[in-house]
Amino acid sequence: MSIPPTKPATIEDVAKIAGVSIATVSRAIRSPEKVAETTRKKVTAAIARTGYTANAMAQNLRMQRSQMVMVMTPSIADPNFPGILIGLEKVANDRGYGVLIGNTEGDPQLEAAHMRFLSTGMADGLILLTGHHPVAGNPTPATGLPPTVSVTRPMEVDNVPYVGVDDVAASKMAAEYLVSLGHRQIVFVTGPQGDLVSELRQDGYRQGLAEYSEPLKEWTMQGDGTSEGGRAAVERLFIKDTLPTAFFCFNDNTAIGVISALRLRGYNVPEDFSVIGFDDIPFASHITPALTTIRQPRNRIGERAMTRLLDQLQSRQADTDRELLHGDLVVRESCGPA
Amino acid sequence: MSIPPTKPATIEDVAKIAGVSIATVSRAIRSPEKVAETTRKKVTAAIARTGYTANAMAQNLRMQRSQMVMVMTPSIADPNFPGILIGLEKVANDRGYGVLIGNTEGDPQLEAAHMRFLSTGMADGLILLTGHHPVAGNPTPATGLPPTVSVTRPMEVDNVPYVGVDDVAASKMAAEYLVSLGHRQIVFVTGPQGDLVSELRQDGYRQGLAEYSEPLKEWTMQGDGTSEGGRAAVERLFIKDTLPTAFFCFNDNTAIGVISALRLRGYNVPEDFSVIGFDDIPFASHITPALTTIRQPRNRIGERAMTRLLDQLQSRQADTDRELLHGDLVVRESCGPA
DNA sequence: ATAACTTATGTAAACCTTTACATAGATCAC
DNA sequence: GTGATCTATGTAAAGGTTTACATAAGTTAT
Repeated sequence: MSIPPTKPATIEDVAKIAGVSIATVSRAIRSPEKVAETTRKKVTAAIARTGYTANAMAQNLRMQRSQMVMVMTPSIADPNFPGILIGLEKVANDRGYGVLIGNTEGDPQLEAAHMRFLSTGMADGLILLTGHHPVAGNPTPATGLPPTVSVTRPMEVDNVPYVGVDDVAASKMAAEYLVSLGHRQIVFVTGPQGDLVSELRQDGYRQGLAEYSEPLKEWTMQGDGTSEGGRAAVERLFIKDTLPTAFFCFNDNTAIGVISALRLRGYNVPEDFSVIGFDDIPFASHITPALTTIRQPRNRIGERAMTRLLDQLQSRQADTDRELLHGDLVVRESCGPA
Repeated sequence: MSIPPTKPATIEDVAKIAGVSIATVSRAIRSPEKVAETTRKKVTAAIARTGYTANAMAQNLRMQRSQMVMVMTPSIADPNFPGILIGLEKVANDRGYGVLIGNTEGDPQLEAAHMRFLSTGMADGLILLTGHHPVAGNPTPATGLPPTVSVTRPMEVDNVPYVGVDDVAASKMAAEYLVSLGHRQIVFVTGPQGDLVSELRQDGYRQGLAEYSEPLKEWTMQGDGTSEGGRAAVERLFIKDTLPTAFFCFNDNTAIGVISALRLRGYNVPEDFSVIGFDDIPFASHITPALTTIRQPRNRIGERAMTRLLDQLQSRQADTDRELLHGDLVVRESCGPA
């Protein structure tokens, strides 16, 4: 099955075979109701015979669009990413759009490079997982930003539409769950310093504690979103003489680190300490003990984000809502009575 | 910072401001040595002033290319995928190409949809992680396949260039490692029935055993590449009265299932049984006991695959080599003396 | 039978580049 | 000083579509 050296058929080839003008061919494809039954059939036959597929570049040039969306993420390797991408990709494909990946690793240079790519018109819209606008004082003020939807982390300032889990409500639920198990000394292990999502989850934690009949002491340890950070937080904690009975971790990675540090010190989870995470990353159920956590509806988030982006693109009208999706408490084995 | 409603500048705007023809502007950008110093400066100034960026669609249409590569994968969620994608993306971006994601979930319909997308000319090349040619009797014989590189799983028949880990050699190394620890009863837990990669790894396992001074018995249990499959294999095994002392698992997921089933039965790993995996997925080091496994050089694989694809694209000449990368044995805690 | 619509098709412009070819001026050899 | 060569630029075609506008034929109303 070698590649035939013949150029792919163009609309002109089809027109010639069908004995009509190229305009008619185009119409037969795009708005069949405008062309007579018999002509339409001739065109269809000619298309079948030539194996014609419209050249996307020509279409896009003419129609001033690209049918492509760029997804800019700080980390492809983030365990939340694949689930979101699946949702994004699904609705994009359903609606005839392609998904372009732009990995930044937090590097402003790479961000800039992707923005330059964008400004060539190779993508009509942008899905941002970085939590901030990329251009920030960059050399393409001329073009401005294309329609954008922020995902996973709300933008700091702008009124960019947002889709993500309801971090506050879900965290509150997690905290209340720990309280309901009888825990009164609950540490919140944060994410990276200054991380907005970490602050939202901490807010939820705070609210969960505050609503107990007699308000509980807030107690925070600094983490960094990695299991290493969780481990380190536990080590620092053990220098003190009072200990909590439960850990509420910014994310599952942190929780994994916390659990591993506790077990290393000879403690059992959940017998000695309860640990709850956030995200429900794919491995949360595989660790020992299986992690109790909050599930982010990753696919849904991706689907909703892409839907709203494409709606914007197609209706050509802006949208600035923040859409918060419900996170579920997934009870496994890492939490027990105080 | 609202989006300015002005159309982006075209080459014509630049030409007008610089007082030259559009051809000269184009040359000033693409082959500066062909245009006089002074004119070049005028053009550069005009470009800066207008914020001009060439329209990619027009360029691509004219130059009959798209500067885009499609990556077709059966599963974005596969833990090996992100590492490979990072490598792919990196070299693609370095060389001015975009990376387009095509998720198939093994669905031929989706494969076909992506191939249709491809045949519109929206991508110049294809990176295949599916292990088989997608078109197989599909309705676009006209265009043929674009230049392709297969990754992770070699193609069954065709002479498609391939980049992946050397499954046989790496598996042999793993088997030899178990033998060197004194194990003589080693079960190989396979991947899905008929999976080519599983067969390669089994070959390596076989070779590793065969080269021991007195050849060891081959012993295989059917798995399916998931931890569930690993778990089930262990359960079936325990019905027999002879037991192995070590498990060589097709992949890390399987190994995780095996370990979890063993622990559930009250055994300790590595004291009672040794378990080795394959892939070194990100969580391999986080489970208890930390998994001894073979590391796939995922980033390198991605980088090499994309490099070779783009080389093909740019040199316009075919390439059919199979490139096998070295996998490393990563010793952690899940294997011990027999 | 004519005017006024309606329907089906064709013609040509537009989308924005790149590049082969033509041209004009400068430089060089003799 | 003439012809040849080289350099810098411009002109226009080409790449493959979509679509506004023009036109011709057919239909309906009168």
